[in-house]
Amino acid sequence: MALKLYNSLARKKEIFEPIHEGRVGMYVCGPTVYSDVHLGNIRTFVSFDVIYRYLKYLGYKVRYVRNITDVGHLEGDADSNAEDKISQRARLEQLEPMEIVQHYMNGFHSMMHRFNTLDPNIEPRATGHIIEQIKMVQDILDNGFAYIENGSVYFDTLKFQQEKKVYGQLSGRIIEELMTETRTDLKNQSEKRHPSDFAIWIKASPTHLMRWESPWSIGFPGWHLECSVMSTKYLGDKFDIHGGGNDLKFPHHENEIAQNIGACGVAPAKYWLHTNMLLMHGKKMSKSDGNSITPHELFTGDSPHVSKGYSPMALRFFMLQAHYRSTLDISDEALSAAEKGYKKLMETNKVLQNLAATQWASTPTSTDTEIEKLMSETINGMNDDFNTAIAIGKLNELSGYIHKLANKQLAFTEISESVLNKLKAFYATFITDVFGLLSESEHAAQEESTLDGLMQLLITMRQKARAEKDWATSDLIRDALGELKIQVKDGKDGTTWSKG
RNA sequence: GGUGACGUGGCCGAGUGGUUAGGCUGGGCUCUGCAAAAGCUCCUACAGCGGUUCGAAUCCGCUCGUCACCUCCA
Repeated sequence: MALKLYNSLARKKEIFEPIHEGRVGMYVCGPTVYSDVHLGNIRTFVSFDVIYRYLKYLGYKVRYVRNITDVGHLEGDADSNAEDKISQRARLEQLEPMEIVQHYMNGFHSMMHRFNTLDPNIEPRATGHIIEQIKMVQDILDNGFAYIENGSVYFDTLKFQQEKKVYGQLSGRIIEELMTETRTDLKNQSEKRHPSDFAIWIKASPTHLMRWESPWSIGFPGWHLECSVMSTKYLGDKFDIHGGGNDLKFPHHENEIAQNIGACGVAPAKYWLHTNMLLMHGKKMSKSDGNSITPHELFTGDSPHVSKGYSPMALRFFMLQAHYRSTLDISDEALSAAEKGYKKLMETNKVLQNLAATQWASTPTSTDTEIEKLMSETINGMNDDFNTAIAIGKLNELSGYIHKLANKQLAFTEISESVLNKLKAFYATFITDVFGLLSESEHAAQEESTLDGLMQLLITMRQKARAEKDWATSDLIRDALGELKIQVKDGKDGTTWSKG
């Protein structure tokens, strides 16, 4: 069964056929680093991480590009009075904009690593591509799809639509309706010829911190421009997959397509993938309206929304239990269920890897057939638009066989050695390489407390032995711990211990 | 107001015409010194109304409800 994916552009599932055989170019819109990454972003990047991992699993050579937006993302409406999010933050905190960027970018990276997402192959930053962005603005102007107004440059959506007929194709917007937009809160856009036009170069106000020289003004690039420039710079004018959150479909991605076509006549991506939103209490989790919980609060449990802390891996598993195009509602109950499911899956894998026998079925059995079937159904699930929920369900069905073998409820003579070995490799690969789930070592804090408890127990037992002058037992404990590089220290105020 | 999506059992969440999704929770059984784990098993479904069909959670229509986008957001 071939890989199918849901292409937002076509609004249906399509068979995936890369532009260049064996290779995939994938671009995903990354975060704007003006504040701490929140859980909704994480869901999107975890989703694309699994997509990236699965494409690699299928044998594709993938170039994964995910940008860092460090300029151009405006607070409020895109007229000349609007302020760049990062610039604004820098002013408020009295820091260099690049200090803001560095700080939140570092935080983003460390959070991504806690969720065990793979780094993209290229992580370009908008401020590193100002020259290319200016060139694209010029190309769009040269092609007649933009106009200059008071030092700012605007994309002419009406002209673009008249000539290319594709504006609104991705998002389903109808340009005539955008033209007659009557909402009163959108009326302060006097420099634009049409309400649907958007800025591609913005003249900086005197107080604006981030500014570059250009043929039109000292200013900064529009937000949509960076993705058009950086995706095609690293992946070519036409590449395979462009991804991002659902909420970027319009205007961001629609405008991106317009810019690329406006500049070089080619739509950038063959397949557009959009992840759905993470909800809390049935509503979109969103920083701006306070309906959100930070990853840190989830880890520690320090939030009225949860009864306890959840590990990054439990959260990752929670996200994988739903399909990436479905909304996912976060709740304490659901997280708790996911945590248990995650632990069980990891434990099952451990049990599986430890299975060993001396006698096997000599000919293929019905168990072999069932197991082979479940493995291929796992793959089919993933091939059906990366349906991780199905894949997890199938792995769980396989777990029945694994535990029965472990408990001797199913004899090893009912299974072929080759099938079990295949299952071992398959299970481990899926959990680790495709789903990106780490084992318990991720729960470092929990292990710490377990170790602590064990040590207290040993010390108590040793003290009992010492009280009874049972020096053999006492020394056995101390020496054995020494072998494990744990030092036992008998002081005046009792016994302490240390590692290493 | 425009556009789109969704409504599945106690909870989460797959599933687009006929077959058990799966996880968590609850009941029963097996195993077990006790407990845990594990296995087996049971219970509660497809928002409502109508239509198409031999047959619908799945297709069509209507009603009700929820959400998203249209403005920064993954």
